[in-house]
Amino acid sequence: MAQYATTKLLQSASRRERPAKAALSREAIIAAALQIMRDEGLARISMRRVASALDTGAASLYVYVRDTEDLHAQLLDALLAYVAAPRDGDWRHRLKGLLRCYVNVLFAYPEMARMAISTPANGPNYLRLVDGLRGLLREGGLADAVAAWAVDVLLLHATAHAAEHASWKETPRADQTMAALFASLKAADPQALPNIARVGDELLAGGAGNRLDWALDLIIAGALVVPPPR
Amino acid sequence: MAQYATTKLLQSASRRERPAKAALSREAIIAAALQIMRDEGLARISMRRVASALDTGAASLYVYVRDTEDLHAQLLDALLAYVAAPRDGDWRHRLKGLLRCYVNVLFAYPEMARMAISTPANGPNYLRLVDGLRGLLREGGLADAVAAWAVDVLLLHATAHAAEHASWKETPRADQTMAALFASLKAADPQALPNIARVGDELLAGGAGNRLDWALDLIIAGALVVPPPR
DNA sequence: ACCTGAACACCGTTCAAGT
DNA sequence: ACCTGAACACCGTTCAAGT
Repeated sequence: MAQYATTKLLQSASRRERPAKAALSREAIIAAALQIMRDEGLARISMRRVASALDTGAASLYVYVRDTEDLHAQLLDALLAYVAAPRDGDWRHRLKGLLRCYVNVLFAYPEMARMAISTPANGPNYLRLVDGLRGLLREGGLADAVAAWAVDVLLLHATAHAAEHASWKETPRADQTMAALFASLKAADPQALPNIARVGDELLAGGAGNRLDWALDLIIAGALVVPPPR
Repeated sequence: MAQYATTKLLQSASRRERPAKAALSREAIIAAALQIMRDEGLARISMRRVASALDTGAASLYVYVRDTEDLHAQLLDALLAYVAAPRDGDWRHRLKGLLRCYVNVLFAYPEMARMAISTPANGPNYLRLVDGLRGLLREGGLADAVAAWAVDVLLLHATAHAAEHASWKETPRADQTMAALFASLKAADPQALPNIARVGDELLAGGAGNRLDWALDLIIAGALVVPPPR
């Protein structure tokens, strides 16, 4: 009996790469999808692709996943498990650290950010993140209601920032696209586009990190000052 | 004026007829794509669908359009032709009016906003919009470089706001999803998520318009106060 | 309840061949 | 140069049938 169990254990260990036929489950599906995302990108995560990684047909997944959007949302929440705030420093430092960590996670899986904007998340890890952010803003002296609104703005900006820069990085033609934008700005007609022609390519100056930092400071400073409507 | 832009957009839509067999051209392709977007949604704008509306095969489009992403980008710029600032009022009023008009246009074609974040636009109408925004911020006393950065933050937020709320509105299951989020917030464990449990559903209070307005005020106020890095 | 194969109605992109 | 049909390699989702 024990012998058998050990053998089984060793077998399953050596089979670790890809179990010949694991039981289907929500967890197994998400694990397989994450693996595919790492190896081939979000674009390749399809019902069919995930199913084939699990040695089954796409139809079998519908017991655990409502549709493709649901699959993506569950994936996002799995990723958010790795988001955490720094332990030291004042509330502002920890707030920005938490947000930067969130952005970094999205950056690690670039195409995820795009989806995060339009698919309102409500998984446990997302709720934990929201709670953390609200708590830090409260520490900073904001009223609960204002903090709740400000967290929305901060998260929206962080997500959008990640979506924007992630795809600049990942898309095969990104260089060409950026070059085209660069050229458009340089070639701006001073008559028609005076404010672009005057500044030129200043738009593109400064690293992405600096700009995120500045934008977060903007929003935090604004939230401390601008009264909420009504 | 945002109202006006949207109305005009929809009017010019319904007037457009479908020629039995028009010559293929960039313009014809975009016109056909806009028509499909109005009738069936962005998700239905595929090379194949657009081609079939023009009585040809998908392969024929590749003379005028590099790929699907390029098609979408050209579409977005066509939409931005209808974005304009109010003529009266101080710079802040006109700035917010321009941004709200931009958001309304994206709202009229909800799925467009999502794409706008990750596909850096550089069409003529987009450049006009950027130039206008920079000019208004300059009028408000911002240095050119800061204005350029602030415009990026404002546009990114406006686009993300549109993408977020547009899909809440359009997705068939949006009600269920929102209800689920609502339930999650209400059911938050005060031990694990104190800051959510305390505030409850305050997150969802306030109309989308008010929140956009507040967020824009936040960013503008911040840009006037927070010094740019370096 | 869970799983499956097959079917339906779609995709983007490439390419040789035509005009 | 422009246009085309056909081909290749994919999609999401449903459903009757099995276990």
